[in-house]
Amino acid sequence: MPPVRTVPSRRSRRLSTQEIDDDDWESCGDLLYPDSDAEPTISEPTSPIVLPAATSSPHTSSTVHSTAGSVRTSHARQRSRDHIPRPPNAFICFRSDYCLLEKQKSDGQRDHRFVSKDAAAAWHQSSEAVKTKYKLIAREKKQQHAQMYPGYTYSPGSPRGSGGKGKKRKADDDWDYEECIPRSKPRRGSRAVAKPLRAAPAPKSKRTGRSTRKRSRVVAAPSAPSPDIERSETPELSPNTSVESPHSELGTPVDAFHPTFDEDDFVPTACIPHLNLDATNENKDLTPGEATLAGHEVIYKAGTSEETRDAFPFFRPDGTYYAPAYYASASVPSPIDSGSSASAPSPTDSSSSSDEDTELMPFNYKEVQFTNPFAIEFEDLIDVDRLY
DNA sequence: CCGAATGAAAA
DNA sequence: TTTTCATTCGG
Repeated sequence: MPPVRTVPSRRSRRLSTQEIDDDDWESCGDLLYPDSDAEPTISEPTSPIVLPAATSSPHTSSTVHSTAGSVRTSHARQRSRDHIPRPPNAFICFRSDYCLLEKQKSDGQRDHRFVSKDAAAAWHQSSEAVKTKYKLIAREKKQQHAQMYPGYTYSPGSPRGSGGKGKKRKADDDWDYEECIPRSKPRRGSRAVAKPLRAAPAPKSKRTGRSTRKRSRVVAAPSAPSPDIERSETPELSPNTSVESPHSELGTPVDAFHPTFDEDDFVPTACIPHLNLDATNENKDLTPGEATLAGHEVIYKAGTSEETRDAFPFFRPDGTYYAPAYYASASVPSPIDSGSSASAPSPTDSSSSSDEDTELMPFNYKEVQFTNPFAIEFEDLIDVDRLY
């Protein structure tokens, strides 16, 4: 593999699927998500895309990428051949999962502008646990990216060609706290404001200077090691070949929120679960940065499935990291730090002969509960007697 | 190519 | 503070 380097390019036409060679695809590794499949329609049983093991979302898996036959759709933004994409942030990861799951459940193709809106609503409604999960996933992606492209520096193109007239980004304060749903938040200038999505194509014109935009590129990575090395060290997920939903019960966006409400629905306040804000978190001081569950203890409802439990990362009081199955198999390094060797062995080693909570209950966690509010009956949620 | 979202990173 | 771009795919 040649020294990693990207070149600004003109995007005069889009690549057809055949124009992407395998090397191209390989170079992206699992940092690009396969744009579904070549066929314009529905997902397929015969897709070459390897879905992650049942217990993992695509983002927790270290090897979710296409096999040789995979192609990206023509909808992929055209970039220069060696363009290195940015690592996805937490929301993008979340959205991808959301998208994937949604596609799974409904064959109808959705306008992704709506998908984005729904995903954002789900994101805002998500528990801190879920958000934390995706933050960790994003962090892992970022680390992989750094290893794969040492020396990479994000260098966004100049604002809209040249002249000032860049897109203004609205302050992110337009939030409907009453209803807990995001208002339309035009972030890229007035053009996007309240434009009816189905409306006739607005006069497009303008933006002819767009093609001259600069692309991100790597700033000189003279001795970039072959990414393949690193990737080969990443263990495949265990041969759990069951082909169910790649998503855990709670760790996924769709399960948490999508099925419950329609597109334009908002979540009634009454349906928002009560968080136990009084719960103490003994580990609080030991979970630096974002790698915390936001000060909330995560407690399981009795009978919570193993999958759900595994969706969370935990920290021991001594600061060691308890990697749930997902993260362990995805070889996610301890978010706590890198120096300390001690990533504690996963308690899941106990082979879980029983499904008792106590078997897998992470260490000193009191029994509190934070479950996917929409996955169970609301009455079940407030089983106070059981909790305290 | 645009847009719809949020967030990281750079200018 | 403001801008791009990461993902996704119908329009």
